[in-house]
Amino acid sequence: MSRDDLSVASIALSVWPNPPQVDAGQTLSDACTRLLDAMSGLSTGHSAWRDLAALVRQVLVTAASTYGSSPALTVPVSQEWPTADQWRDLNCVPATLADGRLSIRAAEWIPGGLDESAASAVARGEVLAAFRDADPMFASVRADPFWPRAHGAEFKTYRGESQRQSARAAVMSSDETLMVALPTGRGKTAVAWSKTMLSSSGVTIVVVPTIVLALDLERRTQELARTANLSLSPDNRYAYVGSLDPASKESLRRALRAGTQRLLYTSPEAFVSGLAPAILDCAREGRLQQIVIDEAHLIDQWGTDFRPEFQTMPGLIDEARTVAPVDSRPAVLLLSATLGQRSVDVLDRLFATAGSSAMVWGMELRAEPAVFVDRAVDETSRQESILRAVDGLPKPLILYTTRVRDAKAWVTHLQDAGYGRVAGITGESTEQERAGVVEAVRGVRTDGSRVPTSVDVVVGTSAFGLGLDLPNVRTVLHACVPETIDRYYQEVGRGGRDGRPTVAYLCEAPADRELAQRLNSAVLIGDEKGWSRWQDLLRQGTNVSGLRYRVNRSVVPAYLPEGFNESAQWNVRTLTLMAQAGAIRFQVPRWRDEADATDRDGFYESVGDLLEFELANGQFLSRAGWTDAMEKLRAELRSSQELALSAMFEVLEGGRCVGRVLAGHYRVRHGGGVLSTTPRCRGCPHCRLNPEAAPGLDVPEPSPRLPRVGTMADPLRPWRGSSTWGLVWYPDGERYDVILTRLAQRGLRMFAGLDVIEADALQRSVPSSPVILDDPDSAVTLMLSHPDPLVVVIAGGYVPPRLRERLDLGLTTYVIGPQSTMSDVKPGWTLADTADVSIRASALMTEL
DNA sequence: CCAAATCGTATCGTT
Repeated sequence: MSRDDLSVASIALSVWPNPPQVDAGQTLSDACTRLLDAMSGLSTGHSAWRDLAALVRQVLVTAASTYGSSPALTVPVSQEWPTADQWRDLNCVPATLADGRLSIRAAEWIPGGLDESAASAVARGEVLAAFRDADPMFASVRADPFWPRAHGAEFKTYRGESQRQSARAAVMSSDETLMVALPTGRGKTAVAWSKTMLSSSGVTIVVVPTIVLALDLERRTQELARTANLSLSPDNRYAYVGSLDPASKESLRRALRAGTQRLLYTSPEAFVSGLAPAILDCAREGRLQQIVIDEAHLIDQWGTDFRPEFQTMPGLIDEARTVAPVDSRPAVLLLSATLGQRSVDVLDRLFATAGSSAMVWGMELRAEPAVFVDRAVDETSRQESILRAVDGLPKPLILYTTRVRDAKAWVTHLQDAGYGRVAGITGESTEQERAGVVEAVRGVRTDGSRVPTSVDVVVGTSAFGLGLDLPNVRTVLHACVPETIDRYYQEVGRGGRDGRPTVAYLCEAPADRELAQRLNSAVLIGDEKGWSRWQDLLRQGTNVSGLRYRVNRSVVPAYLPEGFNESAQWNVRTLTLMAQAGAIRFQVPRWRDEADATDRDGFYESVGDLLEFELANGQFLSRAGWTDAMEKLRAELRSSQELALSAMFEVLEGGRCVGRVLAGHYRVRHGGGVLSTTPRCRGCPHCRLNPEAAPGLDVPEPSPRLPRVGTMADPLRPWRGSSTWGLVWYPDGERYDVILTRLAQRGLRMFAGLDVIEADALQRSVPSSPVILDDPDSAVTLMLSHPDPLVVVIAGGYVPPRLRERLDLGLTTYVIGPQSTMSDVKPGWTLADTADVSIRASALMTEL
């Protein structure tokens, strides 16, 4: 990669305040673009001296890091520009030239300061790497034939093994719940879209946690529909959000019922309320193909206390499954990049149809961050350390705090220090402010057009995160201690979406751990109040039938004044806790003419206030049974929260590699087995001191197994009889593509032994059923693991490796080969002679 | 005194 940074920057600096001429052919690093934007922002007051000093240094260090040179830049001397002392303050070495201008060289700086130790030398390299201007190489895996069929010819590869297995499982699953742990940047949106793209009918509803995400996905889907010339929505609208006008909502609901709305993005709240009747109608007609829940870890993390609708969704999903025709029940896909033990348990408990859900575990730790941890003796010295880090580390940079007021204070503090290209985002920020900040950091509008960047540093609370599309964040700072390691890892992971190295620096101050502790101890309803709410709900509700109850969420307990708005929240929270405890299972209120005096329309008008559930057993009707179950759940919740906090403290102490701490935290028991996460670390305090024990980055990619999902057709079962495999033979020299097409038409999906051209031709012959092409040489070959029917072609003398092992394992297999194929176990005999069952292809064709 | 976000409908004040 060759960049024109230094020559362009040098000219721009010499002609300033006039704008430089930049040729269209010149390529610039992000740092250099920011510097040019900051220079033109000087006159308008959008940038200040410290922005310039930090960016000039970033351009210099980037050049040094990328090309190994030690360049200098000559900068103007004027009121707006830094003085020689200020340059020195920002880790630069100024030299006065004959004409009075300054020549600037960059000095090195790392968090915690440089010394002569080996650890310091390692840290230098890690920090320098975050400045480097070079694109990383992603491991890629050959795509299955259905992948380019679904997404376009350019989709020739998967982004790694985890995407391969996720994509396969998602298209194969039918009426069950499938959990997918897929790391950020592995294309989970494409995984969610596959079913829609392969078929010509059927609705997919995607539940996302924020409006911004819904709108962003809507924009991407409109783009997709336009470029691929697809009809996915009658009105070209895809986001069902509260702010929409009633007419548009009505029109989306109508399209959903008619099945012409192929994709729809919405929130959990709209899913279970405004959209619920339309969703059920859609399912009843057999048109609801798939329900996707994105960021599924939030079902646990947000659903438990402040957005209970995340946890009432299973009720509607159950109902949709029940009313749908048996052969067209919706598949449920739960997606997340960070699933811990508690999230997996909660998802299983609430969403699994039987026991535990199918899982594709592609959990992989981020390779980008080098972690630094620091402890300040007081607030003042922390301010100093964080300011140094903002000065010395590459931009764009995010500075996280826990409290809203600290975030605001930091914006002011940085502005006072001489930064202009700073913005703050907290929960109080409006949608427009958030979108504006993302645009100002990226320099790209939502429509894709280019604007000058005007922000390098964003100060935020955890509100600055979900769904923001910033690929090139280079540094993440924490001036706080997050209350769980999950939050810390999520926030660190906001950096390096482009796959390039980043620096994560946390500096704690004395009061931080106490604050983390307070936030960590979740507010759960106590025995006394919980029991009395439960009693009020039951008393004022109705027993619909058997153990099934219908209650009104806005029931107000006797001890509160009427109209207390949070009351409904507490009622729902009490019920979600009970659902997690296994005490109840949510259902969708159903209109029954025999039970309701109200008319159907009237019923659905008030349905938003009603909650219906089935009591798991009668013991929860007694105070003792109720208290026991809730106490157990509270203890479970508390202990998982405490684990997440103590893992955070472990990171602060530096006694163990951060990658190992994270790998331990994301090691999960599920379905009778253990899903592990491989430790990975680009750098952390412990590894710098103990390099011999560092896990490093050179670890194999995770190799998730394709779970058994969907009801795989087995059209040849009657012909095979009791044996698990059979041979389909054809006379030597004859074509076998016809029999493959027929098998695919009859529902077989997994094939091995074909070359890519044959496999693509097969896919073209069955456009809407997915064709999966096994790679018998890979570690995750279906040969040795997958029990569902696999079609293996042996032709032209090529026998895929491990075929015999598969047959010996007794896994269902159809071997297709020429008549003269010799047996691999009985010398002198043909395979047809030794097979338990064999049939001539042309004979089979007439039977199928 | 400590973070995070959504929806839908009712209510109130003014012309």
